[in-house]
Amino acid sequence: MKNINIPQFQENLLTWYRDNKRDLPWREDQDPYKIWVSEIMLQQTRVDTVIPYFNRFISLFPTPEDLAEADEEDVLKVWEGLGYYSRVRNLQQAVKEVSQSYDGNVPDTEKEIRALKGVGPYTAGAILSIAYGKAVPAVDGNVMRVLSRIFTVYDDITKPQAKKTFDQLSRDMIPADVAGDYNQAVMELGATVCTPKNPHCLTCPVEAHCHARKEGVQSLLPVKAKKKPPRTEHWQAVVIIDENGHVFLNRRPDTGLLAKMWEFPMYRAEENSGEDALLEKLGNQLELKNVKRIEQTQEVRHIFSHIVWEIDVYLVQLTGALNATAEDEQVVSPDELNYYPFSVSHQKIIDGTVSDYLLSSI
DNA sequence: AACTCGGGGAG
DNA sequence: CTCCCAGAGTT
Repeated sequence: MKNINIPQFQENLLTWYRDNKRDLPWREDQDPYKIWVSEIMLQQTRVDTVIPYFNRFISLFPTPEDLAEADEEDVLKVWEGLGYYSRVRNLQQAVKEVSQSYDGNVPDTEKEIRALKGVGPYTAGAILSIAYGKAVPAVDGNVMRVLSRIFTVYDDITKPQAKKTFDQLSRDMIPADVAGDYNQAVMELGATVCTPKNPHCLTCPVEAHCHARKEGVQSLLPVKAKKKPPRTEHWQAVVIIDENGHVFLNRRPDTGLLAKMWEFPMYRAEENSGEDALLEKLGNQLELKNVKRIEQTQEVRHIFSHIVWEIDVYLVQLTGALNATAEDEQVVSPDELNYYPFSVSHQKIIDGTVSDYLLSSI
């Protein structure tokens, strides 16, 4: 580790932060619950994306008790479109724990807060420093990028081992009295000045301390291994509508991708499988009902971080009435779809097939 | 240590 | 297109 003037670095950074920090809704007070919610939402998610979700979430669930008492389905609906849905299911599990074991007060010790579901090393550090002023690191992608440049650390930041390096480095840099502002200042610098590409070194408040800048290698840092490309999966989705104009929904399993989200029935597509193969798979879903019409209405392409879904969407009209036969099934009118949480991929089906072929024809 | 888990905005 | 974001849980 190269040497810098740490007190001077802290002062330059904190002065810049206090003059330039963004006006964000979770900075209006130091409510540990609100800080917590914001940090969960901000995991792998940009500030601009989070802001409207945060405002709506806090207005609906202002306290840990409000969130603890809410229906999981309603909570998922508020999170709809934000992604990584286990974050909010873990958050609700954790606030139940806070309500029961801590009388609704977010704990302020490393051990207790790390024991809460969904609170990892970063989020624990963020809450403890921002809400409680404790001098603990909160190492996220911004912090690793900034510190890798300040100290020209060439460790691959995708490796777990590198996290320990930056955690220790960060620990050595935190001022004891203003840890929350300091941690936020490093992140704010990373988000607005020390950006991944084309960092704005000319306006950087700590340029004088930056070894990467001195050596002209800021664009080479941080070192980060490329991740492997996502695999492609082919699916057939079907919007089944019965003689009452009701459509059939499935709820996904409790674990795995998009857990507990609702969707139109999906079937893995084989090579060149079309309507005939789909009707065969639909057999036990439809039982004795007759298919009056089947028509392909849409092709949806949806990209996850590790999977690409290519979905052929079909509209199937039945003679006879559909009925839900299990808890993970529902038969609803199209306007009732608003009450169920859907992933973005199936929102595309609602916005396409349902609104174009069902709502417009009424 | 490697993999899973969403979605969108910037370049 | 590619990258990557105020990461955590599971295996």
